[in-house]
Amino acid sequence: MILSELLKSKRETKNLLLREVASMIDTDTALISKIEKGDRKPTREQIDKLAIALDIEHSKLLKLWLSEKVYEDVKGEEVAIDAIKIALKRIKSEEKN
Amino acid sequence: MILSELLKSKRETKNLLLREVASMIDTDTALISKIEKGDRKPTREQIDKLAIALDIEHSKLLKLWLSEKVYEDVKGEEVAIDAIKIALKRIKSEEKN
DNA sequence: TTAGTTCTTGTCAAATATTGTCTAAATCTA
DNA sequence: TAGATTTAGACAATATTTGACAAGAACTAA
Repeated sequence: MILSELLKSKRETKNLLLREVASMIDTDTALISKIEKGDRKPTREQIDKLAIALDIEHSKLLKLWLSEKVYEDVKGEEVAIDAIKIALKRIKSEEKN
Repeated sequence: MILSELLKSKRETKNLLLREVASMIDTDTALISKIEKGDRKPTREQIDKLAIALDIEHSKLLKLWLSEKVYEDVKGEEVAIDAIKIALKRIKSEEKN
């Protein structure tokens, strides 16, 4: 499940209008619409607010959001998988210390 | 081995001056110095040129460069590892198609 | 030491990219 | 159709990245 899909489906489950979510996020409906369509990425602050507004576990949303940044960095690259694995190793080796 | 270290050690192995590498990359020595110190990230074009100038396997350099973008995205995050893994799965599942 | 060179650092403007907002059009619903 | 909701386009405002310059620090050789 992609971030934009999750946000949209959660909003629908809760029967909220774009306008209602927008006001909780302090922005306008157009932006929320774009976020739900994947045309715009939410900022980190917006992620925080969205988690509250839509009652989604914050770390779950954050993971998705970060994973999409990672995905965007490497998508379409021959060496995408290798590159990700190198980063993963680095993170893991740092956590040990 | 981090990107900046690789670039510096390769340059030293080949006994090149910053100024020489800089001219091959069409920039000034200050930028190369910063890249070798990790203060600046090379652009993708610079990566391509550096691979040639320093005689480094291009895909190896590219992997390192991409992996550092990924690393920067998630470093310091609680959920860093999970986020990377999600991205990895997504890439992998796309490659199957 | 001094002169010459290599490397490093700081700063700043230019170039890029991202974001927020407005307007109007499209879509939906009753 | 009218009224509400959602979407799309355009563009200004912001933020980030980049390149270039200049001055300083570190090193070398005589």
